Amino acid sequence: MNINTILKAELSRFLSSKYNIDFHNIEIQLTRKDFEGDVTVLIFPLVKLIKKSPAEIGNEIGIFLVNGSKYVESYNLIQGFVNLVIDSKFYIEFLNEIIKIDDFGIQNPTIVDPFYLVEYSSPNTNKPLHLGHVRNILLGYSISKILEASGKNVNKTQIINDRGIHICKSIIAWVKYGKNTSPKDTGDKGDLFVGKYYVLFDKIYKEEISELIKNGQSKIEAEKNAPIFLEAQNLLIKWEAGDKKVIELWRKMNSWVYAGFDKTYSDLGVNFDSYYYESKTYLLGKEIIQKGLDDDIFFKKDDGSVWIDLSEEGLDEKILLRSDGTSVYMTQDLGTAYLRYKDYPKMNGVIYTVGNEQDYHFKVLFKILNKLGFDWSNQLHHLSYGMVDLPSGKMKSREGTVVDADELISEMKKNASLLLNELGKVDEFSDEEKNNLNRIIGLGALKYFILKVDPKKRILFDPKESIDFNGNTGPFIQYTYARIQSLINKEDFSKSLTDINLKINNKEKNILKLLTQYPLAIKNSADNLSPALIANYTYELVKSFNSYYQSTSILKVDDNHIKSFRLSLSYKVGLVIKSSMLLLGIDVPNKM
RNA sequence: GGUCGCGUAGCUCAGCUGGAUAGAGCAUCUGCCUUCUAAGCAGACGGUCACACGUUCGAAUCGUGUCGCGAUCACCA
Repeated sequence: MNINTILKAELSRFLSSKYNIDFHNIEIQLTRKDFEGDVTVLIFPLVKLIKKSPAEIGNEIGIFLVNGSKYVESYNLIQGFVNLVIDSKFYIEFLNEIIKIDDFGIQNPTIVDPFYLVEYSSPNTNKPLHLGHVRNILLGYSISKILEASGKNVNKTQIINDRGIHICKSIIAWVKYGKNTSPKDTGDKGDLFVGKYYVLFDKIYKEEISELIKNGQSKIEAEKNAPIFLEAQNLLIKWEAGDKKVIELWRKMNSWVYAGFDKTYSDLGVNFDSYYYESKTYLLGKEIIQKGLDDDIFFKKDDGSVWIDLSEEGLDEKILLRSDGTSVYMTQDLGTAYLRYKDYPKMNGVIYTVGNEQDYHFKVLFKILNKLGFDWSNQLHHLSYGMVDLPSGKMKSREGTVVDADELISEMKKNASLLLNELGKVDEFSDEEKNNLNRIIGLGALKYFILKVDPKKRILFDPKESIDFNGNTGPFIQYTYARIQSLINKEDFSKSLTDINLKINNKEKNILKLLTQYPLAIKNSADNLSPALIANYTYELVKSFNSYYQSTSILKVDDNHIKSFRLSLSYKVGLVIKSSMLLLGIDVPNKM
């Protein structure tokens, strides 16, 4: 039930009966705060169709609606805008309707609904996750939830980059300097443990290079000839040849890393439904390359490398297979996409959550699949997001300016804990309750901070200034939710229907207006693949409720009808807050 | 240089498919805790929506160009 839809239908009928015009795109929007009214009909588009002045048309519409529509109480005309005052009745009916629906606004997908694969995280297995991954993970997870809430089936997946020279570097450093130790011995998290050896590799590599340069080699020669680098390369060759010992070693180190990742994912409150491993898919693309060659879509250069010419599309020539026949990044991605459609033939789309530095890559990837004639190629979406920058610029692992995900999470919990103690909110909490609340608040602040901004924009993150807990933040929303819960717990609240003739004040009406928009907010968020939309919607709702909370006594009213209405309204706002925060992957506390 | 993205208040960001006098938070200032949780509320201050031209009844929003920032254009992933 949506007032815009109702009014649109009535106005269409008006236009066709009075003017014999078939027009359905009448624009109706919320009235600006400074004017009297709730919704506004725009006249301008009609001026051309009906040859009358905006004022004349406006009055006709206004009079028609006041007389003919059940919910329009009065109207006023300002320039080309007909502002309509909507009767409280409408909003109370609306509340009475949604009070019965626990998951109002959420469309639960069924078997026949569309099916999407959402890929996110997709890390390398040689070092721990950092802030950049955190943005990726939060975005991907949230989008999955939002798509589900808009009636789609979702499979959350990732492609794990578990093979290649990078992991060999960690392995070789461990073999040389850390053999017989494991994360268990050192107490390190597995990914951190392996990451340390990656850093160690780099250190030794650099030392060896400068040593060689001292002995008269050029920099380029030295980079190729450094002993530890040769060892890593050798390891990769053995790996590709399937050397049992190497494979076993590789498995062991990767399993440490996975255990570490799993801990971080669980700390972040995210999960996956399926996994793809590059080690299993990296050879797959070659079949596709052959098909492209057979169909003359690709071409072979004299040295044996395979290319595609996309210059007609305004792109470049792109390599698809090296001259030695080994696969490149693009080869793998072609293979993976193909494999996924083989695994899920009825899929309606894939969403790749990958940073915008790879915009070009995905453009090319989709184009190639299209040229190859896969009809699903137009169902692929690159959910591109901006980098997370530090005040000093880009995060660089070599310069040690990377913000580690685990450190960040524990930092956020610590800050939450400090603040909660300071405010005296947790004096009567048990330790377990305290820890839980620290986690909810700390992570809420972090997640909301990242998700509230448009994915395609860059984020500036200053580690020195911790993320805010006041204003437009996760904790503010969580705080409001906790207040509502305490209201409801104080009274013996039951979901009763409100008397339709009850008069409601403007703040109550505002809140109800916002509630009517909730399903639309979810839809917009899903259509635009942007959690920011739902985040901003939630903030609006919370602000509006807080203002109400502060100015109106919700519990201290003599009239039981009014009290029950106010409680119902608060209760429903609480549910919507909780449900939309869940779409962002943010938990909400019952008390704080 | 080519391509793509971004540019809104001192800072961080909203502004949906063009609509009325441009919206929040932070920061600064003024009020409000003896009454449902002050992480709050009410208010003040703060803008040439990078710039120019165009499209039209109307442009922060659409188009073109310019400037600034970023990304990308590898037999790396």
